[in-house]
Amino acid sequence: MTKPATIRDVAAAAGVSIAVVSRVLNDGSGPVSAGARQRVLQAMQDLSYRPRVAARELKSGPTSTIGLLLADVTNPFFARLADSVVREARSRGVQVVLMTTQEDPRLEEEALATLASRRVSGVIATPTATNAGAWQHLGDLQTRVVFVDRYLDSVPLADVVSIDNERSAREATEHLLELGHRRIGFVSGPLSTTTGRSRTDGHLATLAAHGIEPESELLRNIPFRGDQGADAMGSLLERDDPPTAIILANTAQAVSGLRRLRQAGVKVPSELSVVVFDDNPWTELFAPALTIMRQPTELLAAHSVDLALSQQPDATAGRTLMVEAEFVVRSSTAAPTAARVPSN
Amino acid sequence: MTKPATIRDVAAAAGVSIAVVSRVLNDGSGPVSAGARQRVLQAMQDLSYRPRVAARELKSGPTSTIGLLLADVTNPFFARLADSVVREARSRGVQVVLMTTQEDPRLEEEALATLASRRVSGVIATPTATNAGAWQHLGDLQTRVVFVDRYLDSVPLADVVSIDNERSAREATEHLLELGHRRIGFVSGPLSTTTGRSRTDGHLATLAAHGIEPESELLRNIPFRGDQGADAMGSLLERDDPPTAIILANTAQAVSGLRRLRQAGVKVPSELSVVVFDDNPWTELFAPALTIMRQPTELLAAHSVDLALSQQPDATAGRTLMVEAEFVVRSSTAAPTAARVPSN
DNA sequence: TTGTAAGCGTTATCAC
DNA sequence: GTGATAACGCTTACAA
Repeated sequence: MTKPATIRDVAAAAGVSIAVVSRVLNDGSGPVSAGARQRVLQAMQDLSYRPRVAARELKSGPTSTIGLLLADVTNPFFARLADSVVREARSRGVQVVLMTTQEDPRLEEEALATLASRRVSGVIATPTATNAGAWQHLGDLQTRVVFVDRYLDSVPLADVVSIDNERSAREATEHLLELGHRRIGFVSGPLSTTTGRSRTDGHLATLAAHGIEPESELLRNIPFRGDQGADAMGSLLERDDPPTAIILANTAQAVSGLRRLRQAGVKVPSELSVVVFDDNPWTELFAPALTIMRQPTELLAAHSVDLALSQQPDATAGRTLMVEAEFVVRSSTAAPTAARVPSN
Repeated sequence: MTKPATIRDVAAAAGVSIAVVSRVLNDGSGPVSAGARQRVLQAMQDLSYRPRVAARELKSGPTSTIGLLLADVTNPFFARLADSVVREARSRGVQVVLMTTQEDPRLEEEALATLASRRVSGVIATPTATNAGAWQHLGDLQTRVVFVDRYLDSVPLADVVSIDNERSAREATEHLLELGHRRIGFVSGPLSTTTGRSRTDGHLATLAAHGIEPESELLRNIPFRGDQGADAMGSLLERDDPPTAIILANTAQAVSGLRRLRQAGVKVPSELSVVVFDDNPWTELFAPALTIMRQPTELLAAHSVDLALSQQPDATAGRTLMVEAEFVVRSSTAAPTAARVPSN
């Protein structure tokens, strides 16, 4: 009803100057007598005074806010990441502005402009496009840029936090090879993303190392969002020589892919082994429980927040932090059955 | 590298006064000659100038920012809500500050204080506790408070957007009664939440209306977060007289509850019918596909943002908006089999 | 220990 | 059309 109290109102009520109030506000910033402090505190109570962030920010430059620019909160992996980032940030008294891009370069560019005008101290992002100019501008504004999960080679000033995707793909592929699989379907994200590329590289390298001729027809690069997992799965199954195992990049791809599998009546793992690059609570619920690659979300978040908040004098080159993913073997992978072994 | 350009730098570069720059910035706010506008625009480009939100906010009071205070982003329902809210807000040029409370009253109180100091124009929240004072203070600051999904009776100034939980529970219960079930387990959220209460009320009222004596031992009020669904499920199954059907409030409860079901080797729906209050992509993947109550997230979000942004002169009493939930019958519900029909 | 006063980057109100 | 100039609420030298 009444308009918000300002620092002046508090000062008046406490019978001191605004400088004193400011000092008790920013605790260590100067001497205040016990009595004055008491009266100020009391006045703040009475007037239910709350300092305005905007005013504070105006003076003291960069704020204790970080931007979190995610491709898709609906993706459980990103949701968990968001949860962890928000928690981690909160524990350091930092706020998080969440924005989503839906994998749309235009939205991303817009979001970056807004973040720039906010003068956030750092941005944690899963980049979608090479908005090189925008990222650069952010850097010029002294905003730390941290890429998490994926990154852009064209933006060297950014820090990177991620799992070793190439190695993870290798691990998954090796697991299947050891079980005896020779034709492995690989559904990755777009090759325009580092995740898509690294995993594909790791996969192909592993095949090569085991003397297996990679068949490019077994590779599917589809968007992370959406239902294309079903089509990818379908086209893979319809081959004369269908794969005996498959690796899926994503929860969304897994859900739509598995749905197609079910429609086709394909049995897992007897007819097809399945590995998914993403863990979820329900993943165990699926029959059979899925073999998955688990990313340490908490850790990714902690490091990202760390970097986003860190001052870095020489901001021309970013740092790279790799954390370990955990491969969890459950029941969706097994040796290929004779029935599906190639006839050649 | 160089420090961010201010409005003054732009003015200098364009050879005009800051007033002119300000006018081209806020398009309609005054006359500017075409020539001047051109030069200013050019200068802004060259200096890659970005107006500072903080300064703007300082002047013009409430900002175009809303707070989104969720209990748990990890809950897919809330994640979808967040996604929709962010999208909806973006389409109106409004930013979203996301905060999570983890159902912890203390965290919630903290978050509310921060939001107050931010002078956000509105807050959309799934309240956890009766931080009545904090909510009131927010209202005093002219911040619209919108409760979504759940609400607090003790905060009358807030708007409410939600499904009709009582009716939804009724619908679910009636479905099961029609199939012939008589002993229905009901796992709800805490009775301290309106969702928990309304659904329980709806359920019990429906039983009563059908002349069925409600057994309070079939009711379980457990937290929305965490794994207590498993215990609830377990204790229900261990009864001499176990229910033939069960209603679960939540994805988290469903996941842990269903896991327990699987461990116990209970067959769905032949031995137990299951209804879940929440839809998810994987819900169809579960064998058998789950019968669910689907909340219209998009709509909830759209209305919430609407209200959060709306000016309301008489802010003493909030508005209430109910949207319709959709009950989707799939394969996890069926008539109870003779084998489990009570022997009495 | 306290108070005064000069900004911080914008917007908006005036005179010109 | 344009340009001074006074706010906005706060922090921070610097003086007292």
